[in-house]
Amino acid sequence: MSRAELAHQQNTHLALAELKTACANCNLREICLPAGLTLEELDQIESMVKVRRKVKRGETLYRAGEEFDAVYAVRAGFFKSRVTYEDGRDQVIGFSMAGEILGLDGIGGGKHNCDAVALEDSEVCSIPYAHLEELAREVTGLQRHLHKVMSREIIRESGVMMLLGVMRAEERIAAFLLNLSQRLSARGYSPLEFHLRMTREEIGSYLGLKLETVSRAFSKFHQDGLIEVEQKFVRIRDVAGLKEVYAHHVA
Amino acid sequence: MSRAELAHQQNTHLALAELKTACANCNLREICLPAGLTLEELDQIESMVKVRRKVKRGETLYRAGEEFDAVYAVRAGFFKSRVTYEDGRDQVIGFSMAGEILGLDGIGGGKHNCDAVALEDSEVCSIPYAHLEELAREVTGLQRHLHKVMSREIIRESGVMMLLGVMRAEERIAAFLLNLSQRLSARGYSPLEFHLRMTREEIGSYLGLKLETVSRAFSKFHQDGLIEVEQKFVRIRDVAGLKEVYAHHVA
DNA sequence: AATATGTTTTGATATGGATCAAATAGGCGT
DNA sequence: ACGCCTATTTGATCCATATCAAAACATATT
Repeated sequence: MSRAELAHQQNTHLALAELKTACANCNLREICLPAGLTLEELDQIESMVKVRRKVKRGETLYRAGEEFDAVYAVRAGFFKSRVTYEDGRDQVIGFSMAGEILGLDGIGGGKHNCDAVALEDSEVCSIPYAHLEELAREVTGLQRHLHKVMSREIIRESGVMMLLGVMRAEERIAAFLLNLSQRLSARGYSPLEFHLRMTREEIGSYLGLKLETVSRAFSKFHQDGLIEVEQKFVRIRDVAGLKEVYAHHVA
Repeated sequence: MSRAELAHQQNTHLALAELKTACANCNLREICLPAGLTLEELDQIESMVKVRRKVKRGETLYRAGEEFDAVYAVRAGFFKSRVTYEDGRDQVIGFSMAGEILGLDGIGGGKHNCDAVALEDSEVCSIPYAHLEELAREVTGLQRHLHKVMSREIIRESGVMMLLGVMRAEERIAAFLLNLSQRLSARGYSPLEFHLRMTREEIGSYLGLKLETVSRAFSKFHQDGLIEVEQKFVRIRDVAGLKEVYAHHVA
């Protein structure tokens, strides 16, 4: 077999393998797709999600102002969503991990409304909105799922408004860590030990705090025996204690 | 004609008149409904929106935790949406006026996620979610409109996150006033003179500030010739100046 | 009209987190 | 392995907004 033939066969092999890891076999299925789909429906959905895209660390999946034509399911990796204000100030408005949907905010105006930046080498499934719309009309479960995903994003954001509007710095940071922990746990990762993919500054931006404040809170939590931190690595030592930081608020 | 007969005729008359002010004739149509519907589609939508509900000032349209089965179009009046946190702290997460949709956050979990409280005697059109889902499958324009409305709510909230996360008190309040002004204008009201339906405390809660801070900012803006305020009445005297308060931020 | 209740304004003071600054530690490209 | 660049930590100080307080005002109730 010639070198070229070999390469070709390997590519075919790879393409097949990749097809195999489409929606039907994707380990994110329960997170990303609605439950109770028939095989046929799953086929239809898979046919819609044919484009994968790799995004390297630091690169953007899309930018604010760009034309919106697809939403993205994060297949692997980690993203931040960032809004930049006219005067240059910006804010991180969310972090997205595997199984989560990015780009829903583009539906309203036909343009993306924020930048989605990969915080590590990542891969997404691209879901053309026109197809999604069409398929949602045929597959009731998908329609409802889409509505749920959007609605939950609305709820998530109102939770962040709560963080920003009423909580103190340490409360915000405790809530942030517990939220990360819970989402990692739902994906089968350890809820107690994980690597932060974002800098202190990005955490601060998300929580409406300065990086120094984030750093100090981490140090404080460490002193109090709630967590261990070493750079990006975090180990939660006392979940209940961390919850008390914000739940046990003296009114 | 007997008194009873007269009353009956008047009631019939009223009922007819009210029917006439259904979606087809509603002056909020362009805001509330998608453009380009056929008469038939409009009919279908009207048949879905048969229930009107009056909500008196101070009463709730729904409460967090209640079962979700409908979204609401505000027909007249003014609402605040309020989230209450476990420990009793709460936050206003939005204000809704005529033509705007309330309750979208309930779709995700089948329960309402916040309280919707009328700030003046109000009236809403109740839109059962099951019907809406169904009809959205048949009427493409409605489907897209629903997605748009949800997406815009996501964008709105990320705008509030920006307010809360990066802006200073006076910037938040200037942005708040200009936002109100713009929405009133879109509804045919004066963008320069209006009555606030909410207290300083509610404004503060929404903006993550204390009521005293809101009051002081109003006084400051008055001193600077940007607005006139007398209790709930506001007149904007210098739109450009108000914009500068937050746009002309020294970075 | 009088009273009670809630809202707004304004002043005085306190404080949580920002800002400024500097040292240390990691990560990355060469 | 070296040096550069970025991220993090920690300390000192400052300031925007919260908090506390009280008076003025508005609205609802009797």
